[in-house]
Amino acid sequence: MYEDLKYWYLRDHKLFRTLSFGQIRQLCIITGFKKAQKGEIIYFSSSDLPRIFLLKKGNIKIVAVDEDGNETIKDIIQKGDLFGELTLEADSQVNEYAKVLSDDVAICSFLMSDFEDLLLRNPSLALSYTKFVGLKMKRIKNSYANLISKDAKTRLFQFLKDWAEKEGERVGNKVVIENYLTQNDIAQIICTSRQTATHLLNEMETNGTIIYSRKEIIITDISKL
Amino acid sequence: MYEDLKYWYLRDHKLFRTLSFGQIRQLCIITGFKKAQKGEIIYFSSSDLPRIFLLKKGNIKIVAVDEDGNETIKDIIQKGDLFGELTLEADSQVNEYAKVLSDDVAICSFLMSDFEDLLLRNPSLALSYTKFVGLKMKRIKNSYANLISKDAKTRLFQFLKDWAEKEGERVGNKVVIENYLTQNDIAQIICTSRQTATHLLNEMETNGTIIYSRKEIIITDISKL
DNA sequence: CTTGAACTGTAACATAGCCGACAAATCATT
DNA sequence: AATGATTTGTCGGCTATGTTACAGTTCAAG
Repeated sequence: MYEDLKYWYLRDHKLFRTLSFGQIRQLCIITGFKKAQKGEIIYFSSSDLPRIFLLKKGNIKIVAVDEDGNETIKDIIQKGDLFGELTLEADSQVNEYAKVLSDDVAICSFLMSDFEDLLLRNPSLALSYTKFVGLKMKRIKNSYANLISKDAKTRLFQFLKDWAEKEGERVGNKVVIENYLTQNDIAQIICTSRQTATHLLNEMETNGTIIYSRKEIIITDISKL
Repeated sequence: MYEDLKYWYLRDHKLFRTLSFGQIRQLCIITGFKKAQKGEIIYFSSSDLPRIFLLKKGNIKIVAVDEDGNETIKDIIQKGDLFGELTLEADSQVNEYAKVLSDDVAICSFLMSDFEDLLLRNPSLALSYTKFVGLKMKRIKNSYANLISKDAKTRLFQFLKDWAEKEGERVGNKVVIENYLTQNDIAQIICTSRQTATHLLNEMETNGTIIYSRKEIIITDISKL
């Protein structure tokens, strides 16, 4: 029964939808399954064996630590997203960990080597996966291009717009986003100091562009953003 | 004979080394082959049919133009590199062109759709290709991380170091790089203004760190960089 | 050898946003 | 309800870097 659960968890993902029960089963044999609570830190890079992870529930942030000890938020992972060694190339030098943002999360994982075998046997999956990685690359390129050429304000706007689109609940022109990020998180994501982020958010609040609280963010008129 | 030439051009690339003559021939049927001179501009995105390009000789820069008309250097492509729609997903919105930097270049290209077919028939190639795209992604991530967290000086140092490693000719601790970039190019690559780049380069010259000319850059002691 | 275009050098000025410092507000735990 | 930890708000000063502006150099083409 537990096996079946994992099976469905994987099957859920659009990438794996075309696979047969047997094929997923094969992946699942060494599949890990894990739950965690808010605030918990999950180390996944440089773990025993390189793995690919699938977030089934909740959201987490991927934090990278550089030589000087500075922490940057690399990514926010949502329910349904894959993360880990997506490039299929173990990379010992990067130091990353995941921190749970939502109340609780469910994560399943499988070994990179098993996944590779599967790709070798499934050319069409391999192609989809390549496109998937490519898409991820494009997104990263885009967001970085933003970071570099725009100022903090524009970056915050863009971030809010993206967030609203991905997760917001839209009511007319109003969008309500469940806010599981601190202002510091937001600052790190848009690559600015906490103070600047705070300042900008307050400015938007007095402008009436948003209504901000620790629980939720309401964008009063998304079309004007 | 011309067909054979193209065959070898492709075969040269590490990605294609495992393919049979027939398989490459298949790609080559619609392969384009092109030569161009210094300064020429080659439009490749949003061309008739999406293609993947392979630079066989010389070097080019990929320049992106955003809504406001600002130009950014996205990438410097060297002999042997692939470029174009590497993600296998045509993308009409990006406006990019390539400009020839070296005296002359040779480029060959093939249709994305043909390449996809080949990947479907060659799982191991698909896997290599995925890793290849992944590597590219990692590089991009790295360089962007640099752009964001380091100041202009550090970025210039890093850029020179990378350049030296990729193309420099090393003699003891001295590295000689053939300089096909203008200071403006360098500025764009490390995302700073031309003036700042000029200033920093001159500073390095007076320090004795480098000897700069339009033809070549000599790093007097790479180990100190 | 000339001439115009493309590069490179330099300086003064403006400013976005970082940093340090601290206070106020909110949340979680006993 | 009390206390400590985390998060948010606010304020100047400071610095790196962009901008504007112009002059000097180098290069290629006639």
